[in-house]
Amino acid sequence: MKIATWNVNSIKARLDNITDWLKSADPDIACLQEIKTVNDGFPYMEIEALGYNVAVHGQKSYNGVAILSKLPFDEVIKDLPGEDLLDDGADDQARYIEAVVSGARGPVRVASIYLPNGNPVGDAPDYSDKYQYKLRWMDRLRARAQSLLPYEEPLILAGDYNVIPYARDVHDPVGWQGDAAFRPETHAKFRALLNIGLTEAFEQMDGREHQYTFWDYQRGAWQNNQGIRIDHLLLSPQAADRITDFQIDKFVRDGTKPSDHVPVIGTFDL
DNA sequence: ATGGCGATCTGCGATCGA
Repeated sequence: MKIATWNVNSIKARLDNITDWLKSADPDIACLQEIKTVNDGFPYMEIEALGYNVAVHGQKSYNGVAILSKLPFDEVIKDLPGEDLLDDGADDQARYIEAVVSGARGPVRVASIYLPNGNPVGDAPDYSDKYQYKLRWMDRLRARAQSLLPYEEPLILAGDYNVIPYARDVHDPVGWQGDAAFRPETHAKFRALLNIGLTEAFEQMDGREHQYTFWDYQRGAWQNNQGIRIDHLLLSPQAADRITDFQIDKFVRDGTKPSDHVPVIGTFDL
């Protein structure tokens, strides 16, 4: 079972890139982030025509996440518990959607995650509202993951974490050290998430330096390979024990009108 | 030091991303 994550930076602007990639990569499940549309604006017809069921948690202009799956959804859950609930009970930022499908050996749980960027950071010790929101969101994600681990299911938390785990995951560690994606507080929250018992698929399967998943549109970042690795697959033990392959589809960044992120794919014996 | 690129909105430039 191929399970992918990709921050597409608008599903409407990227529809041709996405359908081309789905046809060639042929993932069973694709977690998308930054679809930048309300649910009604999602191109259901074009995606369903490729054989996918679609679960969408959209939002106007910003954010928005989705899960595409060739297997039918047994369950779909939107938003993390914790805060920012509106009157209708929904989060005011659409950044999390989780689904369960039935694999050959039983249930497989997958989440599509768009973790807040958090910049600008502001000044210590209070920091900006945006950075505090990021750190709180990481706490909420950890709490959700911790509540799921007792199910002992294959669990894949896939998404744009806006976290650069290590210095080897960024072209210019010194230049990025104050960034919300690379600060000590961010690293501490990311470690806390891993330390409940999750494995980062890249670290288990690859671990090389400079394997980036994002290159800025500006300053020739792609041409100069000035990237960062911020898109991750975090795995429960039951998923980590079943992963057989891991790849970053870097070639997608060379296409016409590309997203600034590229797809990350794990293959699982599930 | 410096947001230089790209998407969205109902705009006639602003805001946001990372």
